[in-house]
Amino acid sequence: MPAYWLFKSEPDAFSWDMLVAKGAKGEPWTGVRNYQARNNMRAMKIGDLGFFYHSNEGKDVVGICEVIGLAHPDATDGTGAWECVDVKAVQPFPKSVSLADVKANPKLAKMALVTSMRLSVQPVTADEWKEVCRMGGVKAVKQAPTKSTKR
DNA sequence: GCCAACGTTGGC
DNA sequence: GCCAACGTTGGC
Repeated sequence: MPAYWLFKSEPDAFSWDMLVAKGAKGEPWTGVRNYQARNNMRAMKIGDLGFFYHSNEGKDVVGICEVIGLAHPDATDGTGAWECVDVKAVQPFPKSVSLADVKANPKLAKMALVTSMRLSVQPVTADEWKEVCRMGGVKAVKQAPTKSTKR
């Protein structure tokens, strides 16, 4: 079973549409300069799924992406101390789920999006994942087949 | 644009 | 190793 995450980005810097435009080859999730966020990325495995959240503008979960490359040095960081994973877009939310929607749902009161607002890469529990998917009208995630987990 | 929250830095 | 100062993030 894949783990679940949430990736935050300002649409001005890197939007969902930009990730979609990258297609199957995806894009390195660069620019993270926070230890907790880096540790989360280090814990990711190929095939893990993540929400794509637009901060600042929109403030909503707009799509689902998939980890396609394990943590590796961030090319945008000269020191070599920071890392990034590679992600690709999987599918958009039929209906985006806003921060207000998340806050209004008691089931999501413990979500990192609410409790650790400023963390840019966050873990999401299976229950939270299901609930946000339900709110966004996501039926089933058509995940790319992964050799390791499939029988 | 403002400001609260929070992470990081640096003096001691 | 503590803690005040500072910078950044991100909601409003």
